[in-house]
Amino acid sequence: MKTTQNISVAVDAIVFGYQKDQGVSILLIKRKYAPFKGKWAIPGGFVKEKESLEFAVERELKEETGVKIDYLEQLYTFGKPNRDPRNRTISVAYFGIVNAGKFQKLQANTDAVDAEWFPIKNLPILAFDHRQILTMAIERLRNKMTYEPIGFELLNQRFAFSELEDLYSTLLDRPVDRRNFKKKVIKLGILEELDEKAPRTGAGRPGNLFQFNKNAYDRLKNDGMHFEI
Amino acid sequence: MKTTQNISVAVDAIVFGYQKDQGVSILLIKRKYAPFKGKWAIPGGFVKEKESLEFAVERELKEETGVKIDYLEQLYTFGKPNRDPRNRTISVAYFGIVNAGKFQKLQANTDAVDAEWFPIKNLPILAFDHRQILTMAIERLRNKMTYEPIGFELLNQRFAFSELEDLYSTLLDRPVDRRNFKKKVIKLGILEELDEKAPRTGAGRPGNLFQFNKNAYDRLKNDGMHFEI
DNA sequence: TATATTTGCGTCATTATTACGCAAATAAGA
DNA sequence: TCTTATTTGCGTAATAATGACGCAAATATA
Repeated sequence: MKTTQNISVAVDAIVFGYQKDQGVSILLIKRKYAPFKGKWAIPGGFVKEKESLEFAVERELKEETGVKIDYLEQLYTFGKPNRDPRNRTISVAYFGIVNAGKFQKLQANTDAVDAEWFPIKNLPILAFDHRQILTMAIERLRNKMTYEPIGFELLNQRFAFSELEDLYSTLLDRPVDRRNFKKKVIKLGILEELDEKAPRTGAGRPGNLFQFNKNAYDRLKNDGMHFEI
Repeated sequence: MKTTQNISVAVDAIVFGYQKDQGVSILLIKRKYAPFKGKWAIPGGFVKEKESLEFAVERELKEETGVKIDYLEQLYTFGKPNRDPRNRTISVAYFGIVNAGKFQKLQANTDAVDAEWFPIKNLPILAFDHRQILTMAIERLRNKMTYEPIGFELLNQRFAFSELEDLYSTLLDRPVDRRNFKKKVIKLGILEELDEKAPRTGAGRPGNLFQFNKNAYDRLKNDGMHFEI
């Protein structure tokens, strides 16, 4: 018993990236058309009738920014009656990550005059209710990285331990004791220590590269292991 | 730039209730119309153009079951292209709780021939992809009650400590040491012990009633306290 | 009055957490 | 070359949290 609706369905994607110098950044596009023409916005667009929500997200990201995502999960659905001045639109927001190796070159197309990475410490004014969406996404990232190993998605596949430490301390915004942090993470048993030194950046004793071992994590998780940082 | 869509937007509500003898139950309705006529389903329906998603949930619950909810939060949005055989429908699922005192009398109206509470240990076959939604909701309840005080929403405002213990041990499906559990919960500092004995049920030493102190919880949480059970 | 049941309060061993100390390996400057 | 600043690696010790369990007190029921 369908009543005649006139509600549009969109998807939006908050995509996180990380680099040691910039910190955590978010991918935004500059809107080409009204409303909010010229304002920065989260990439996204309307869902086509035959495609899944996830497919729509990846398609829009490709079209608007050329970026291919490494991790994707649903964030929240925003549906207030007046969030889009044109007509009623509900937007299913997704949460994505690209790893540091693919902090890719951006290419703008269809809906965007421009696409750019913005450090979360220095965000522009955003179109629609996108600021609210973004705030929720950052909150999700902060929380989730403490109880699931998604922090690794932000780094290169192989990383120096100090990068992991830096990621956690800056994002959680609290000092982390280097020695205790390492003991804790190593004891989880989900990292592999490689036989290769990390590329040097200035002074200091050289350290090995590490990589996340997803198989080990899945196995341990299955045995009731509890990831927490 | 809206492309012409033909997608319907619905909301569904997984509503949990609890009673010591039944365990945790979920509110379902028997469908009155095709598709899945006569099958059990999660209450819900199409969103009206001018109402918020939350309003739609409460309206549908009222219409279909007469139940008024004590706790409500968004669960997940289900949007696979063929989840509704009629036409493309995306459904924003919500997660609700009614407390034990209001394990209310049910009244069926509009869309439902009948509405009933089903213990989660004994669920019927469900319409659409509702089984999947329900599974996710139960998972959410299980997880969330370990790191946020939503378990109390399932009990009466004033409860015996053994009820809380029973709720956690049955829902988490693991034995809970009564003495350690109590020590842990009391130490959180979010319960008020009343000067009144709990109503007797059979033998055993009588114990006081307790109630959740939301103000204390908010205060402590603000000071960085970490709820975990 | 005896027995089963439930609550209340405790102890003790084990494990996790936190705060540090300090030496080794490097780059850069004197 | 020698010194200094920087970063890594490996540790110890005090404190806090967890988990396993003992046992008495207060009740209903047989």
